[in-house]
Amino acid sequence: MINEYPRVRFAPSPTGYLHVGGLRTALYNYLFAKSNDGKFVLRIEDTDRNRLVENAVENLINTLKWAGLDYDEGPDKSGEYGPYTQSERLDIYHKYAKQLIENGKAYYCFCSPERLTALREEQQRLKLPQAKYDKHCLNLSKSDVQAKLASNEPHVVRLNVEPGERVLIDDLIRGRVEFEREVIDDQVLIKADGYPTYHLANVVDDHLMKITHVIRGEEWLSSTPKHILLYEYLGWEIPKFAHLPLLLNPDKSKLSKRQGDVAAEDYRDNGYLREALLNFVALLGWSTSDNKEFFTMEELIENFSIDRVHKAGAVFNIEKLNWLNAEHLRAKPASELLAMLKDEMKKSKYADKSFSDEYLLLIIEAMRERVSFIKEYIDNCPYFYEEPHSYDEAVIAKRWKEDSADLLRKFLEKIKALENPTKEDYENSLDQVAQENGVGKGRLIHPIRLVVSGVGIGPGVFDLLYILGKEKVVNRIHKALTVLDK
RNA sequence: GGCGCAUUCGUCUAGCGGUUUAGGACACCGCCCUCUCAAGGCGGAGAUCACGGGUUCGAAUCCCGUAUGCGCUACCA
Repeated sequence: MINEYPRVRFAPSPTGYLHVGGLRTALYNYLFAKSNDGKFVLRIEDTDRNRLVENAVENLINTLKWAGLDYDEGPDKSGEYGPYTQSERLDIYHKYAKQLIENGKAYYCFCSPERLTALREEQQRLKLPQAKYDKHCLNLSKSDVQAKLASNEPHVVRLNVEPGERVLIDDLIRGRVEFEREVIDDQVLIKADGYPTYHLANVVDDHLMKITHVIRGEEWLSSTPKHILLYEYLGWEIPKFAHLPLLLNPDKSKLSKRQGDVAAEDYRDNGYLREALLNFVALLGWSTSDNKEFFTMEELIENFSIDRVHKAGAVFNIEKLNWLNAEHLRAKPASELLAMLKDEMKKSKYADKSFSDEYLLLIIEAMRERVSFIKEYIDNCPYFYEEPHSYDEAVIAKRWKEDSADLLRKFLEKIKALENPTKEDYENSLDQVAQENGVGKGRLIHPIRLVVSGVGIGPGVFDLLYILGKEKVVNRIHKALTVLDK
């Protein structure tokens, strides 16, 4: 190991949003760092200027912050190994490219894109085992190269893969993976526009930034031999690798936009809690031996271990996410829920109305076990915020009997006499009416719920009445009697 | 096509040669609780451990092959 303490990095390219797969990669890196007293670095891989997206970096950073994946070093933080944005490190990559060229481990290539395409097509037509660059420019004489360079001919720098032993990867998750050197292409290291490719930049930066463990998606496994060669050619120590399984669509293809939300921001905007998303995504490819599934961030840090990461891809199953969201939501203290509800309120159709904290807190306690998302504290119980506009027909059919109106009137009389009725007062009143009329309590309970809420579901009816308060209850019963008592 | 990785209930997974009639979770179904809906409790259905060969007294677990899926195969990351 290069350092006593591990250093890991999350190195996304700024494509505009944070993919949930990226979120999980970031999380695993973060957990690995935190659980090993290591450092977590954020590095922006923006070497493809054709895919630059406005505000992508800012958005990425915001989302990471929202998720709570705080990094020790990064573009907007100080650190010994900066800058942490690759487009600001161009001279560094050129320095090492030059070194590689001098040592014969890389070479200038002046082939046109047309020639490369033709070459590839030719290879395909001949059904050659594998398509590779033909090292055409490696055979250029020194003076030829100098002349072309001097006349500013467009060129790239390629890795010079020489025959040799198999390249071995000892992956922390997959164990040993071997590649024949013959299958490794002379990868472009520096593009014609002077920017490095991922392969060069990633190796140079990981080394210079003293990264000890490269934890990344499985899509990188196939190009890891190129990276290992680069480390060898540069004479650098090779970091440990851990290639994470992919996140999949329900049809097992790689998680993509077409089949649902892939941006972490989408989940945030749809009301998912960071705790739930992180917990869920952590479980996609990792588990503990005791099958524990509900984790706080602290517990994740405490329990995480890279060697308990799976090898196979995992389908992103939204139903389990929903369940975890409900679990995390219920685990929150009322004060926090209150703040969230007030926030949500501002975005709802009740934005203009104002409710006291006391009132909202009562709703929170009553609805706690009945919601999975914060917005459901509004959507699932509109009757706390406004009078019912209608009465559920199915509930009327089932619960509204011939004597309902009459019983309601009697209940109304009883509670009108009450002063600041408590939950128990309502219950006593109802008991009395039921007894006096020789009917079961249900005969009162269901119609009452119906007329004060408009629906047949919700908190206990006495909670409902108490929360709404006598005035609203009386008014709503009155109103309902004019509508339903025909 | 080549190279690589993977393969346990619908899904996420436990399992690391015998304690397994393969365990848990989500979803689903039923029962209990109960004024409704939830939550909670209990139970059910759901996996010939992809398939075929080995190795072994014994394999979901080790080895080999096949199949399937996925990834890479760019001057994208």
